[in-house]
Amino acid sequence: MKYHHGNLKEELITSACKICETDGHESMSLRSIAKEANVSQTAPYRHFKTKESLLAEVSKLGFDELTDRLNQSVAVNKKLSSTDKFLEMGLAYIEFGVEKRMIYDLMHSPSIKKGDFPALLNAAAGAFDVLVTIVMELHPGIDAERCNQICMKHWAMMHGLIGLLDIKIDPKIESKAGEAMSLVKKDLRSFLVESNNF
Amino acid sequence: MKYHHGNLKEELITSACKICETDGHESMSLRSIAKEANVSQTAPYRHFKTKESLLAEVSKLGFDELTDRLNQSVAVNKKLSSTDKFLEMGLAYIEFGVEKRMIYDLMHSPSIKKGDFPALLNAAAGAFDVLVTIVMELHPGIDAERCNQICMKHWAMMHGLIGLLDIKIDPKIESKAGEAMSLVKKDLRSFLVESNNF
DNA sequence: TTTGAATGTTAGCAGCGTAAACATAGTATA
DNA sequence: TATACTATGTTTACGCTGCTAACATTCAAA
Repeated sequence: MKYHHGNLKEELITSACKICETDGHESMSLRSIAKEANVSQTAPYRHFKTKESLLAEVSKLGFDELTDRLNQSVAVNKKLSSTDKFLEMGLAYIEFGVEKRMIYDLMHSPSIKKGDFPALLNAAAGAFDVLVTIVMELHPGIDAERCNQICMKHWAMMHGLIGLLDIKIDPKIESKAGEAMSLVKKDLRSFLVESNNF
Repeated sequence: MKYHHGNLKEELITSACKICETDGHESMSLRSIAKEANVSQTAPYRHFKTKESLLAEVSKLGFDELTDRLNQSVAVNKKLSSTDKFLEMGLAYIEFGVEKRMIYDLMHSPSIKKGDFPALLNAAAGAFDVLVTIVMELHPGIDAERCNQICMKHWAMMHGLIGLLDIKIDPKIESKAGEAMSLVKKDLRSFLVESNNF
């Protein structure tokens, strides 16, 4: 075993991603990340100023992947109509959020102050810009303000939906909330269609 | 100073609320809560099985207050039209989320598993039911499925909006996201009106 | 070859959640 | 009223955490 690892920074991020996806970001400790990468507990401090800055890199990777997925969802089938592209993008967003729920939570965790990490902020803004692009295609000649408004509305809905989708409401509890959840989950596509005034 | 406090359980919850509102739920330690209530570090264990169960009570209080605010927003002015009531409720929801952001984050933190706390689950469902009531008033005779769908759509949008509202995007970063944020913040009411197809 | 920077380890701090053992106060029963 | 039980507090201690300081090793430049 070499003393100098050679590629520790990347490996630490990889290890962190793995732990996050498995156990969630609340149970990511610097020590467990270091252990996963087979280095001492304090080795990460040669590459990251704080734990938060390591998590910020994981978060950034999450936004990068999200951006990729959004781009791919509209690029895969060039023959799709604008509205169908928009729909596919919505599904891709939710798919990412549900599939990579633990990463998604990290990406939106208040424990990472995005303002302190410009690269992260940039990555997050990049994902939003994909949405802007498709909305502008959907409404040709739309003015910027109205476009932003529409984007915010849809982004908020997607984001909120993911946040709500995994709240398990005990069926024994008498409430409409549980029914509404399972209804949406049962057919996400038609929910999106009917919620977006196509 | 009496040895038996007499009302420690409630006081611990109060202290926890105070700390949460001030410093956020990530920096709430059982020890700091105990200190705030002037008792030993382990005194809380006579009233709460775990730290999480204490936080769950704080979270529940949050949902109770949210429910109250939503109910009040539509009850204050009986002469309001259904659509205006709906709008007021939306504003009340976001107001709560922004005003009590730290509590709101706790209420939706994945570190509290709602399924383990029926009272909390109940309180959360109660808030949703207020929305159901007003949507049914807004669309008389609407069938249950469609009603649930509409509720989910609006709830998700409100929830998502709150989640996005405090992301500070550096103006230096070239992105539509920052503009969109400040646009929404500038006039939340008109954003809601235009986003809800009145 | 030597020197210094980069990158690793070890040891140790204070703070954390939690459990066990112990102390005290209040309550029910004899 | 005396006694026993229960509720509710404190003290101590364990292993985990993020982080710092001091030390070790390797690599690269002079």
